[in-house]
Amino acid sequence: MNGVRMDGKLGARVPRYHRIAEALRERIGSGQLAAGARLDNQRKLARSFGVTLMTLRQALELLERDHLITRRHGLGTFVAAPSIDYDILQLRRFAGDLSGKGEHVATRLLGTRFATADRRVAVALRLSPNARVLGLERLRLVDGHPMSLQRSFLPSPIGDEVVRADLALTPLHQVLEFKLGVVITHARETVSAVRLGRREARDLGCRAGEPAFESERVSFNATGAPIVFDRVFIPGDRFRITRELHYEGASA
Amino acid sequence: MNGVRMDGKLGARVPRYHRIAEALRERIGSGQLAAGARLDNQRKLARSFGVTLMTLRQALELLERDHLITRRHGLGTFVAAPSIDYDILQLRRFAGDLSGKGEHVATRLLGTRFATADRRVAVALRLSPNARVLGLERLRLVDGHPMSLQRSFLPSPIGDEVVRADLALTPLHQVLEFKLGVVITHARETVSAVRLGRREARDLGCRAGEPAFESERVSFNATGAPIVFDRVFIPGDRFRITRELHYEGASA
DNA sequence: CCGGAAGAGAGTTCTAGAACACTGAGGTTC
DNA sequence: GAACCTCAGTGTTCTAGAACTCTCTTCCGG
Repeated sequence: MNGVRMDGKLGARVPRYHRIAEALRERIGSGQLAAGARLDNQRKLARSFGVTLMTLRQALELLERDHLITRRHGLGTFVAAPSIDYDILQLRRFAGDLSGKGEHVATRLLGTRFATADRRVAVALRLSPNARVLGLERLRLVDGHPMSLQRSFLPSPIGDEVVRADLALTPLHQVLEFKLGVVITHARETVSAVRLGRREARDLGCRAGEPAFESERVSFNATGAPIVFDRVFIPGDRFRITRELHYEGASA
Repeated sequence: MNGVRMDGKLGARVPRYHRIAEALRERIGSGQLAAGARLDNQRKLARSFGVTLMTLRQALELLERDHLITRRHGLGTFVAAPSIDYDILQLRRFAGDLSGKGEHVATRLLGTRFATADRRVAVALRLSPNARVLGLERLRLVDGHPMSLQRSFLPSPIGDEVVRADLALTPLHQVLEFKLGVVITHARETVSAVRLGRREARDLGCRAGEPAFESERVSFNATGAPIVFDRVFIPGDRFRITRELHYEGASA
């Protein structure tokens, strides 16, 4: 009875929070809200749409899932940078798969230490922000030349065990599997093009600002629990991604 | 608040709904809840976890996002078949690179002109150096914002036909297929990280020197003859490659 | 100059319902 | 028998807060 019947047309039957999301989507699409801009705070938005905070948050949920906005605790809600993810399943050869190409591949362990997770790491590993994680820094060398810089992060319970192993000798996945019984079954990797920072450049032996690939990978075990977060930098002049595409059914 | 680990800042602060999701995840992972089984109804579950319906639903939200459960209005909440998400990903076609993601994709033709092939183009298309090719320059817009700059080169016999079509309206592959009977069946693509040049940057509306992906693609017809050479620039802040990896046999 | 304390602003989690909407089953009517 | 009705069971949307956490800035004391 509480006047939910009052939506003009009965056929519409679209939840409020969908309509609110739609309205915001519009504002973003039209440029009225530019990329990077901060939205009004949630309470204000809720008031302006005449709904509860909870309802408004459901709308934001939808937008976040579509990567249209980013919410940052304590800071605000922002229009996301217009970047687009898409799955490339045909991708065959890639970063880690350098072996089997004849070159001699070596790994140098630069350091291990416990630290608090940064935002991306925490999210990827489903930890609370500032949770303690073990960080590993490794340099991959191909024929003696630095090829990629890899930073790995493990949740501290796992890290506690891992740090006791001799990572200079044993590959990380072997330590996980044989010492901890953790088997990585799948992973999700995201690659973007970035500018090398000073530190990364130094370790890789090139100049800061050089273009590079940055790959972020989350590895999961069979139950879907995230085990490792990897961030790899590869200077653009040292690496290429090659893939074969096949257009079977239709279209090109 | 059973904070086992963590020091100083105490980390155990995990929201109820995360813990509930975790508990359910466990029941599913352990087989206590088999695939296809129906869970208790939401109100009952909420009571059994000692939380509100809203809170319980947040937990289910998490699980649904991971494809661990399916909710069906009027029917109930079910443990999902364990392979669903992979199947869906496998079925996704490569499509027109970006379409099918909800965004509005448009193409603007910047220009067409005949020129002599540069070395890379000539090699890729198996032409003699300095052979004449048709060059097309196109800007891809996603939701009105420039996304990528694409330069395509076609051997001049094909180019002669193509240039007569209205490329501003008809996708290139359609022109090839329906006007020339040429069907692209596969392609080879190489992606590298580069710095944007001045011209590219201008067309894409960003600063020269910005890191970007450069993709070079050769497309072939069924007989293996190279038909098109594409070079695409995509600013690094606008694009990401994402892929799923599956480690069937072993190793990470 | 450094480091901690305090506070403002913003997002997050949770409560205790109430009303609504979808599905399938069983009965009723034609 | 087919079409319709009704109802129980279940998921969905929404309210009106209250309490909590996180981030950043500013200010104060050493």
